[in-house]
Amino acid sequence: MEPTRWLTHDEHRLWRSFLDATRMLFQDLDKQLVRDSGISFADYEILVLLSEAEDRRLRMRELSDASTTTRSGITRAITRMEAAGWVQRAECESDKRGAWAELTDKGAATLASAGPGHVAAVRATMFAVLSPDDITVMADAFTAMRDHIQLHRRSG
Amino acid sequence: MEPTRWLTHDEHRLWRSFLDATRMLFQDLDKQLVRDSGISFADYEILVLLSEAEDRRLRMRELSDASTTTRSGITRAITRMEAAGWVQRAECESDKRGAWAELTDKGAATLASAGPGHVAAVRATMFAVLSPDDITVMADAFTAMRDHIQLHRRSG
DNA sequence: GAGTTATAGTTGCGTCGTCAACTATCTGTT
DNA sequence: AACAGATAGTTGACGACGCAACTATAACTC
Repeated sequence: MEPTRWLTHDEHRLWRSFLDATRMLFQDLDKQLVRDSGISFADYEILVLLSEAEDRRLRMRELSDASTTTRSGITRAITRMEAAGWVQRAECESDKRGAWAELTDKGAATLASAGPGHVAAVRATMFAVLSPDDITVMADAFTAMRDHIQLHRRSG
Repeated sequence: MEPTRWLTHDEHRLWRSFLDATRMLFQDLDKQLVRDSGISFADYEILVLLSEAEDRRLRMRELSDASTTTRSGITRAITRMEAAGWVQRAECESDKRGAWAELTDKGAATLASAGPGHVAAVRATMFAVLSPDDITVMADAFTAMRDHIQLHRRSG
């Protein structure tokens, strides 16, 4: 058993500010979307994924992988969003177990109307304080983190 | 109405990787704590705050501010943790409305036993891929973000 | 010092998300 | 072809958290 390596001063400074800033950021983005467009941040992201997909549709499984939530979470989210008229389920011909989630015109319209306000909020809260160099460094860092965590998950 | 400034390539790269990495990171840290020490990430953070406080106690309000959750969330968390024996409520002499949340010896012991595994997980998932320069840049960036968001919240 | 306003903490209600179990279907092995 | 094991999606039970409403106390104003 190695002795514990506690965080250095700078590591601790990063860790605390990262936790605080991230939570506040997500809270504020969610509130902005709900207030201005009646849609949660989580649902907004699902609409984005669908809008970028071929034929504006994805399998439930693909959605859960891409959105970092569980399959059951996606089931419930799509059920909600189907009730709102933003998406619809469609039978999957090639795999009878499966189901497509398709973006509807209404969902696309909702996304289009929510987009500008959301991007403005992202700019106002996050990018307003970042230099171009910061953005490059952090994009590399978080890409590496994502890949690292994903790799680590498979093995252990 | 300004035309919407969508994200540049690098901004988008940062935004996506930040969202994905952050979610996976929090999920993995929570699972590690629950699995190895029977405590959630959220509760762990409350124990940390209490352990660092004078006399190992904080007002409910201070806890909710410091942990970026609502007062009602803190009420419920402290109730749970009181049942687990990690904290106890104490009457506040100087403000009859108020209540202290105090860390118990058992809570301190739980924190001490969970700490090393948690720090190791934080190192393994986050700091493993960051250079010292990355850490400095990102600590400055997130500190600025936190301050910026906090300022922005007050004004409306 | 009486009355208004603000603040501390709790609670009811609703929503969201996870886990574990389940059904239906697909895939690989013999 | 038949069966064992994986995979897709759903559901029930449960826990966590936010909002809004409520009580009690404090702080401010006249």
